Amino acid sequence: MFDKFLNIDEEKRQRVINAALKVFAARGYVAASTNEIAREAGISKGLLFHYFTSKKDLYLYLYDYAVTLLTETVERIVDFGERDYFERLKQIASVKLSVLNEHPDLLGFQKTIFFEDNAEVSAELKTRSKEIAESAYYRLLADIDKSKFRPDIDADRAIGVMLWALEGMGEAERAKHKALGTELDVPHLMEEFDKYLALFRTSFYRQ
Amino acid sequence: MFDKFLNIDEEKRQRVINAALKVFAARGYVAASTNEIAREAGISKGLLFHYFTSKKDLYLYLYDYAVTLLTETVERIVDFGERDYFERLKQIASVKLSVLNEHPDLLGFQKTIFFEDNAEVSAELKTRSKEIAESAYYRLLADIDKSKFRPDIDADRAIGVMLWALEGMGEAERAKHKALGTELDVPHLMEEFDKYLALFRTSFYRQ
Amino acid sequence: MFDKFLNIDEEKRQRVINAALKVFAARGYVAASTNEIAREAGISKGLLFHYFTSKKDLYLYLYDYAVTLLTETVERIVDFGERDYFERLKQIASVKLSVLNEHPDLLGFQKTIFFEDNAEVSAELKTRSKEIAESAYYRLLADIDKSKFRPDIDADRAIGVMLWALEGMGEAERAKHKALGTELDVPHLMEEFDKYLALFRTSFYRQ
Amino acid sequence: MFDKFLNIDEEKRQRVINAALKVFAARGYVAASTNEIAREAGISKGLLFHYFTSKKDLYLYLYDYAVTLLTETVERIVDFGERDYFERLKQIASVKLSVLNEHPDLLGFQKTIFFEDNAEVSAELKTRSKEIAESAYYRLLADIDKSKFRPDIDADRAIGVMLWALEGMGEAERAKHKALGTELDVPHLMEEFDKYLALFRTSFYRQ
DNA sequence: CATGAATGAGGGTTCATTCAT
DNA sequence: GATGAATGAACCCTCATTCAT
Repeated sequence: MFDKFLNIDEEKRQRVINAALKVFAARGYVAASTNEIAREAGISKGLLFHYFTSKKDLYLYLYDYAVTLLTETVERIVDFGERDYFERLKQIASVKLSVLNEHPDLLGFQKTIFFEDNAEVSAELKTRSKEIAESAYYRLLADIDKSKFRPDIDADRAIGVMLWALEGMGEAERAKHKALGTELDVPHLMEEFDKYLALFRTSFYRQ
Repeated sequence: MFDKFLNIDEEKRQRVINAALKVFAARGYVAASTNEIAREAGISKGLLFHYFTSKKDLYLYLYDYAVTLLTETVERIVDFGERDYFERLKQIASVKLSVLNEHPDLLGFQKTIFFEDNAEVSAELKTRSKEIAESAYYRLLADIDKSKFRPDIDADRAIGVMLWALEGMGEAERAKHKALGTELDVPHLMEEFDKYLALFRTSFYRQ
Repeated sequence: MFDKFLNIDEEKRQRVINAALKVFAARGYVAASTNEIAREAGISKGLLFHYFTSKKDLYLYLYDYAVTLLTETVERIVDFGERDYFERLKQIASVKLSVLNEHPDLLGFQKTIFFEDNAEVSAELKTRSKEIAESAYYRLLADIDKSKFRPDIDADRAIGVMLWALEGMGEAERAKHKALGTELDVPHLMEEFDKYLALFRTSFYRQ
Repeated sequence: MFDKFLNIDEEKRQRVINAALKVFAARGYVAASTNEIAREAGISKGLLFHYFTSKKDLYLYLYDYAVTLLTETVERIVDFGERDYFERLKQIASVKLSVLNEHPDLLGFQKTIFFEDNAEVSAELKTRSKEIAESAYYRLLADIDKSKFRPDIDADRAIGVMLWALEGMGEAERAKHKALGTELDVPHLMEEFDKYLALFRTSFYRQ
C-alpha cells in the first residue's frame, strides 16, 4: 500500500512524518493543508500525493504509524512482570517521554484523533480501534496487583481515576506551557507526577 | 449587535443555536461549514448571515451564550453556602445535566473551545476568559471546607484529581454512547457518579 | 411608471434622489448597494423597491431625472440669442453651478454614466442618447457666431478644443480637491476659467 | 512575487493580461469579475489565483505592467532632445498607438485607474504615483521651448489646453468607434490630429 | 404605505487532487 | 522519481429582490 513511501530515504521519511504529524495535530484533519505539509517537509505537493494518493490515506498512515510506534515502545520499555500499579504508571510516563523525543507532535496528534469527527476518516478510525484495544498499549493496565489496594475501596475505579488524573495533569501542563509559550518542563513534570503518586499511595493503598 | 437574531421566534432561535453548537462541536471552528449549519437549522445561508454577519461572530455569540447559560444555571442550582466538596460535585453534575437537556451539544462545544487554535477567534476568546475566571462558574470550587480531608494528604491536589475524574467519566460515557449510537443514559450515569463519590469519600476524607 | 414615487412628499423624494445620485456616482452601477442607498435616504429597502421595482429602474430614473433637470436649467439660464461663444461658455458654467446647488452629486453621476459599461443598463442608455443629442443641452453650442474667429483657423475644431479644455479644467480641479480632501473652491475656479477664456480670445478671435 | 505568472508561455501571458485589462477597463475594480477574466482568458479561475493570489494583486500587477510598458515605449520612441512642443505631441501619439496595437485596452484601463475609488486599491495606487511622476512618462512635457509661443499668451495654460484636446480627441474617437462597433481608424486619426496641430500652431505660436 | 426577514445566485478565495513534463 | 501548473468543488460572504406582516 505505502511501499513507495516505505522505500525512500529514512531521513526524508522522518521529515515527512513529522511534518504531517505537526500540521494535523495543530489544525485537525480538515483544516490541515497538504500544501503546508509538503512545504514543512521540504518536498513538492505532487510527491506527497505520489506517496499517499490522498490526504485521507496519509492521515490513516500516520494513525497506524503512531499506534505501531507506541506499541513497540511499550514492548521495549514496560515490564509486564511488574504488577505494582505505580511502577506501571511510571513506565507509561517513560514511554511518552521516549516517543516525544523522536516525534515531538506524535502524542499531540494522537490526542486529536480521539476528537476527530470528520466523516471521511472517523469510520475507518472506528474499525481500527478494536484491534488496538487488544494491543499491547492497552495491556498496560492489565494484570495489576489489586491486593495492594485498600480492601474497602473499588480498585478498578481507583485505577481509572488515576489514569484520568495522569491525563489531566499532562493536559494542564501542556495548556499552561502553550499559554505561556514555553517548552515542557520535564523535571518539574516528574516532580508533580511524584506528588500525585504519593497522594494516591496514601489514599488508595493499604498502609 | 445580535438584535436581529434576538428578536426572532424562540423556537427558531433554539433551532439555530443547537444546529450551530452541534456543527462547531463536531468539526471545530475552521472545518465547520455555515452551509451545514444553515441546512441543519432549516434556514437559508443568507439568513444565517443576516443574523450574524460572519462565521466568527456566530462562533463568539455561541461562546457568550454558553457562558451565560452555564453561569445562570449555576446560580440557580448551586448552593454556595454548602461547603462540602461532594455536595458541590453533585451540584455541578446537576448543572451539566440540566444544560444537556436543552442543548445536547453545548458542553461538547464548550470542550472544543479550549482547544480552539484558530487565530481568528482564539484572540477574542482569550480576552473574554478573564471575566469568566471571576464569574460564578469558576467560583464553583471556591470556599471548600478542607478540614474534612484526611490530614495526611494534599487536599488541593485531591480536589484536582476528583475534577479530572469527573471530566474523564463524562468523557468516557460520552465516547461510549457515541460509539454505540445511543443516547446518554442519565440514571446509569448518576449511579456511576455516586460510586466514584463513595470511592473519594473513603479515600480522601477523615473517616 | 414611477407614479408611486412621484406622488410622495417632495422633501423625501429629494432625499431619495440625492442619496441614490451620491451612491451611484461614488461606486458605479454594479458596486452601488441598494442597502446603502436606502440607509442614506433614511427609508427601508422594501420601500425603495416599492418605488422603483429594480435597481436598474432606479438608475434609469435618475438618468432621466438628470437629463430633464439639466435641460430645464439650460432653458432657464442660457440665452440662445447670445451668439458669442465665450458668453455661452460662461452660461454653461452657470448652469453647472446652479445644478450643483440642489444636487451636489448630479454632475458626478452624469460623468459616470458615460463610462458605465454594465450590460444591464448600457443598452438602454444608448437608446436614449439620441434624443438627448437633439435636446436643449446639446443645442448649447449651436448657432455660434463664427465670424468672430480668426479667418485663418478652423472655428469648429477650435470650439471643440475649448470644450475639452473646459472639461479638463473641471476634471483637474476636482481631482486636485479630491486628493487634498478639500471642497471645490468656486471663486478660484471662476478666476482660472477667466484666464483660459482670455487665452482663447487672444488666440482664436480676431483682434 | 509574480514569478509563477512570469514564467509561463508568452502567448498565454498576453492572453491573461489582455483579458484582465479589458474587464477591469470596462467594469472598474469592484464590478470586474475574476470569473469573467478567467473565462475571457481561457483559463480556470483556480489558475488565475494560482498566478495572482488575489484580485487586488492582479489589479496592481496590471497597473505596474501598464506603467512599465508605457515608460519603456516612451524611452524607445520619444526624443527628449527635440524641444518643439508639436513634435513632442506627435511622439506621444505614436507611443499611444504603438501600445494600443499590442494591448487594445491598456489605455482604457489606465484611464479608469485615475477614477478608481475603491479603498482596497486606491491606497496602494497613491503610494506608487510618486515614482511615476518622476518617471519618463511624465518627463514628456518637460523642457519645452516656450520661446516659440506668442509672447502675448500664457504658454503653460496653452500647453495644458493642447494636452486636454489630445485626450478629448482620443476619447471622442474611441467613443465613436465603440458606438459604431468599428475598430480604431488609425490613418484618419492621424489626419485629424494634424489638423488640430495646425490649429494650435497658427493660434499659439509666433508667426 | 412601510418594514425588514428571507432567499439564492454569484462574488472572491482555498485546496485536494490530477497530469504533463 | 519529482515538480508544480492546472482544475473545479466547496468555502465564507454579499446583495438584489421578494413577501409576509
